[in-house]
Parts: sequence; C-alpha cells; structure tokens
Amino acid sequence: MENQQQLQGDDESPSHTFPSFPYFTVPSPQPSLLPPPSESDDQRNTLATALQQQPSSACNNNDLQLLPLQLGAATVDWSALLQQHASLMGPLLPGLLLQQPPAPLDDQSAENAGSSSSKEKGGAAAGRKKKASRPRFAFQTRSVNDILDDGYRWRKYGQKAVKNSEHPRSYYRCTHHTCNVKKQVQRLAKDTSIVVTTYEGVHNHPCEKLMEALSPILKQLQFLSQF
DNA sequence: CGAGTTTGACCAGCGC
DNA sequence: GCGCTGGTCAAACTCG
Repeated sequence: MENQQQLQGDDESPSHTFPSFPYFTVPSPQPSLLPPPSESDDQRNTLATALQQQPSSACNNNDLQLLPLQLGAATVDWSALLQQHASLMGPLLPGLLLQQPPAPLDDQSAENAGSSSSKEKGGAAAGRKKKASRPRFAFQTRSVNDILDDGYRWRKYGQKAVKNSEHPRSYYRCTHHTCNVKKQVQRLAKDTSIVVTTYEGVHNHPCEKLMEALSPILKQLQFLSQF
C-alpha cells in the first residue's frame, strides 16, 4: 500500500470526485446512450450510476466523495483499492474490466464451506476464526447517507456500539443466497460526515443494478465492434 | 406473509 | 485467568 495516489478529497473540490484509474476509463458514451436519469436519491447514490455520469452533474445532492483512507499507519492505495472494489462487484464486464484480479480461491472455498456451517449453533465461532484470512477492503465516502448503494442488496444482521465512537457500527450481509460477502458501515468519530465502508469477501454473482445500468453501453459497444 | 431491521445475548480473540 | 471489545446469532418486531 505504499504506492499512494493522491485524491481530490478537499472540501473545495467538486461535489463528486473519483480518482483517475485505468479501470474506470470506460469509453465515454454519448449522452443519448445513457439510461434516463433516475429520480430517486438511492439511484443517484449508486456507485455504478456515478461511474457512467459526468462528474459535474453526478450526485449533486448527496455530495458523495471518495476520500483517502487510513488503515492503521498505511494509507490505502486507491489504485489497488478500486481494483479490489471491482473484484467485489463480481465478473461483470470482461470486455471493459482491464485487469480483474483473480479471486482468492482459499477465501472463496473457505467462505463456501463456512457459509452453511455458520448457520448452525457453534458455527459462528468457526466463522470468526477464519476472519483474519478473508480479504477486507475499506473506503471512505463523504455522504449524508450511511448506506452507499453499491448495486448489491444487503441485509443488516447486527449493530454494535464501538469504542471511542458515538456512532454505532452496522453489519450487513449480501442477501444473495450463494454469496457470503459482508460489509461494515460506520461514521468517523472525527468527521461524522464521513462514512467508512468495509467490505469483506468477494461477490460470486453479478451486480444486478450495475448490469442493468450498463446494459445500454454494452449493447452500443457490441454494435460498434461489428465495424 | 415474506423480507428486512432491531436489539439483547452470546462467544472468541486479544491484551494485561 | 480475567475483562474488554468486536462480531455474530436469533427472537421479536416492522413494513410493504
């Protein structure tokens, strides 16, 4: 994580800022190719939606920003982080994803093996023991909403008051029956406008919202690839 | 009625 | 060994 990439996280920066990274260099579609803008705040807050909108017009009401994140003494490498975030979204767009990191097979198999047993009594202990080996990726967003709509469906399974923070930490699990990805959501004690979202595990299914949002672009790319 | 949320209890890891 | 803390469970509850 020593390869730091500076972010536009200042308060004077545009209300919606994403770091430049080859992964997100999807060919800019014509405005007419974009799906009609959503009316709901949740949809505007969707990361997938934000990726395909112009930064100047996107998320002007939710003030969503990606911010540098400190994990212990190390600052998160955003290039690697975003690449990992891409893997969290699952194998969606093989033609557009420049480099999709291979899924950690050990963790995948461990998750699959643990997901069934964890439902039983005593399984929780086994799940916690494997916790250290699971991939975890965190990022901060400046948002009025605690929940960043990342396109997946989550079910809250716990909330815990954490030390040195007046805001509780919420625990979510992916609702997909074969997926065991979890995430934690907590507001920073220093700056309550910043939400820290920590993902744990890798989705083994596509992101339905993202696929739906990008399908017009995919169709256009398929059409253009014929020439 | 099913899906999701809330919340108190329980358990394991870790530091002392 | 003990206590603290974080993570999870599961029953009760809410909501559409």
